[in-house]
Amino acid sequence: MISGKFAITTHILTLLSKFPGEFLSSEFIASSMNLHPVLVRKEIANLKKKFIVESKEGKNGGTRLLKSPSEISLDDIFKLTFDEVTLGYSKNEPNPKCPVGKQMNANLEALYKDVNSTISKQLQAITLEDFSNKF
Amino acid sequence: MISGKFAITTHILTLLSKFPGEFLSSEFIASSMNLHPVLVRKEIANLKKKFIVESKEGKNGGTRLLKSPSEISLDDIFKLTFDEVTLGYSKNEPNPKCPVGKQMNANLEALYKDVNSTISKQLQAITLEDFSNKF
DNA sequence: TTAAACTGTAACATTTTTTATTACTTTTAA
DNA sequence: TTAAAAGTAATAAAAAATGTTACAGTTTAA
Repeated sequence: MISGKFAITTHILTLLSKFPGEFLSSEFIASSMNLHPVLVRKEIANLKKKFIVESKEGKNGGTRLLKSPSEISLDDIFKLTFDEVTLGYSKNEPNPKCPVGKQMNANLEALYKDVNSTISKQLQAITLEDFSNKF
Repeated sequence: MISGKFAITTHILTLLSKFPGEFLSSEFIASSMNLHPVLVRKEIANLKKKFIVESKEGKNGGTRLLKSPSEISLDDIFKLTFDEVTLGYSKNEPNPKCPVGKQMNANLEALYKDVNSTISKQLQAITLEDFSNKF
């Protein structure tokens, strides 16, 4: 899964930051984005691995933030949910006999690596606090 | 189609820039990237609309550049083949009754717009000539 | 003047990726 | 001890991307 994860995770974290300290259920979160609660839990599982949120099982359970929204950057979310931004690769292995073909992927990779560092720098400057203040 | 287009188009243009003035067939180009010639022709159709290449039908036909590789930037190719880079949207319409949900897409769009201008600036600085000199 | 080598393109098929659902186990509060 | 929650694996469905076929049109050159 690539598409969707960043948006879903950002949505989850924005909601959590709007209810500081409270445990929100996956059902409640899912209803805000009109999504199946299981998908929300999958993204939450990812956030838990990185100690960004904690969950409580059982009745009145749910999930809440472990860090302050000012300490989480959009780049953190990006790195958590995206391998990298690419402008794509041609799906098949290029022809190794062609001097252009055999180097194309390496050259595209280098380009995309640069693009990703730029995006990271830009996203580092935006905190979850900044983002959720827009709501 | 989103993924693949940028890579395929860049591959096509790199090959064309390596054979200045020559008409290359879609079959030849396709074999460099191990792709079906019809897919190559589809991308070439896109390049023709923007007067970046011209094609000649019939025997000994093919495609060649209409502009110098120094006059084509990777941003031109990006704009030609990509709507925009996004980090994704949650697939369903968010809940309009939720203050966070109802504004999420607008806020993500604004963020992605900024990200795209940054990428464009970066790609503007790289010409097709620069890129194909790496091969 | 016709055969061969091309492009152009629409329609369709296949494959891959993403998203959604089901089903079931475990945990906790009241 | 029941209801409300999380956790998760397996599967299903939908969407997107990629590939193929088929055939019409064009050009060159023997």
